[in-house]
Amino acid sequence: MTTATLDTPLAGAYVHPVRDHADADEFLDWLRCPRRVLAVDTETTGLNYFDEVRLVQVGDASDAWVLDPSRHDWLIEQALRGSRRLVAHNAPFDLCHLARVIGSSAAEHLELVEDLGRKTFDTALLSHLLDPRDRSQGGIGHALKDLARHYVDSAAPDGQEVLKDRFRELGLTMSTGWAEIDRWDPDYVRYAGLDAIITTRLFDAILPKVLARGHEDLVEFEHQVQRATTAMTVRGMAVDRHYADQLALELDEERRGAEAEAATYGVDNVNSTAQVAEALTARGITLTEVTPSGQAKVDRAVLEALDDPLAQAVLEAKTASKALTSWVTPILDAANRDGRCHPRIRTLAARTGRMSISGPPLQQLPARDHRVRSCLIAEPGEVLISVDFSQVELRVLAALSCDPRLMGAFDAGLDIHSATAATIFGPEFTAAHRQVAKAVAFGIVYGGGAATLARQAGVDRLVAEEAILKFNRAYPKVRSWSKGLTSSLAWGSEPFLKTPTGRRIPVDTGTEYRSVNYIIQSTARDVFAGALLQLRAAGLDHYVRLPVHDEVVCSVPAPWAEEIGAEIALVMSGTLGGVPIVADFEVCGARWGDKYAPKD
DNA sequence: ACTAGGAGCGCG
DNA sequence: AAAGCGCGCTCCTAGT
Repeated sequence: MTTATLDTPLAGAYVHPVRDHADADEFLDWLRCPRRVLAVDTETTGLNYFDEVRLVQVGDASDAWVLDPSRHDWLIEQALRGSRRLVAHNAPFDLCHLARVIGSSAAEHLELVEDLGRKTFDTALLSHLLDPRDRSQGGIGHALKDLARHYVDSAAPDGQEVLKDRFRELGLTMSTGWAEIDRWDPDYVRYAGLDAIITTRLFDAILPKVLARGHEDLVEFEHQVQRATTAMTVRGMAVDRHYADQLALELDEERRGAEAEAATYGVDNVNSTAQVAEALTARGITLTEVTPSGQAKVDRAVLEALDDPLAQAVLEAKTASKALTSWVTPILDAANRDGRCHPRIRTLAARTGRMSISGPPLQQLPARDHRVRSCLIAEPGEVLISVDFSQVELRVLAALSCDPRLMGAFDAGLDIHSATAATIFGPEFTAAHRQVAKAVAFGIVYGGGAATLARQAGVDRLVAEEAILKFNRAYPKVRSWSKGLTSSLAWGSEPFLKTPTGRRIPVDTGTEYRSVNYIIQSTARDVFAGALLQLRAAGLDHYVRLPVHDEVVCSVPAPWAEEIGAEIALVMSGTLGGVPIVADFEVCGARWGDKYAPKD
């Protein structure tokens, strides 16, 4: 007697729960049929690394089999190891969880994500190559449902919606439902299985599109990059929990003190901008800046400029609570199982292809206050080092624009901002001149104007205009190249850029000026991603703990820190379009924050 | 109870 | 002529 197959709202899609021996036999028969790819998906109690796997689904375009990992881990292992090709949507999540279903030690988990990863396609990567924008940016989005509706079937069911209703029926919520719903609830199983079927159909629909666009090399490249970062997730980064606990107490004290101070001025919630604005106004302060929606602006810059005790207290309270709620507490939560953070690393997150890290957001820890970074530590007997590209975006600008003077400066190994200052202001330039030169370069890279430059560099508007003019004269091809770039956008219904690696970046109409930044940022990202693969090829990737846009954070044996740092920097270095790309390393110490700590 | 958008803030 | 770019996350507020 086999368990009944479940019908689905999707035509020709059938879901088979695997509950008894007969089901398992049927599944094994099905598994023996040849198919190009096997789709895999998991249902878990939550989105965190150590959350429990409740169901594992494998399927093709018409059938999905839903398995209980606590009972049929051997079947799951057989299906995964026996398949030539796998496909998953956001594969790192599923592979990490599947590795923990099948493997029993951290070393085995690593080996499993490597072995399975080598034969896995990720539809989220393919989708990003076709259109990198998420829904809020006017794109299709990258959720399985969004993609299925766009590329497969406009009537594709929304499992999340159905399950939300089902949870409610059962007295559960979206936060408790995933962990508490009965494993064999028919709706839960039906939509779990359906996701594997939809993933297969999505893959079948978009791989040909990606290849037709000539992205074959990028497909391979991105999957390799993803494998490199998934290994980083599995290895994780060690946390000093005792130190972090202490820091949490310290920050909480700071927050409470500053909040009490703010309360004496009538502000009982420092996070309410409306309340802060009102209290400041009551003190006779006129707030001049406004937000896009017209409210009074009370951000850090505004408050600092006020030099007012209330503003001071609000700043202190917000800084402390931000550190606590955004970083220290999340780091402690993430590390509560094995003392390590295993963050999610999205290798293609931004429109430009830049990576993002979440859970916790380790790319965004404060650099000025070393205390938060100090929660993260090297392996026993090791030190953390950081190896970063020097001025990589400006080097990319030089390579893309082919400006002879800019290229020449990098080729000669000059300090680029000093070189620019010398050209603009003459050989007698001052430190302030260098600052202006640096700000102009940033303005070019970000597509800013004179007004922003004036504000950022703290100079007069006329001075800013003059500096930009002189920069353009110094590096004439930078200007001609950017003009050509923005005016030559592929026009059609959707204007887009093509980067040197062939990446396609949509540019919103009306914001064409962003093209320069997009292509520079995206190219720099690809240089960085390429460096990660170089490290892997050189057998140095096992040291790497995190990618941070233009820098890798590595844990290396303390006695060899200098040697390994130099080796990693060398492997990351190279050239782009004739411009040297240079990486430098710095030894932080046992704690990441040691690099930022005041020395005495 | 849950969602969406704005504001703010940390990083590169 | 003018336009600073890209993220993740938390808190607040208003709306359903």
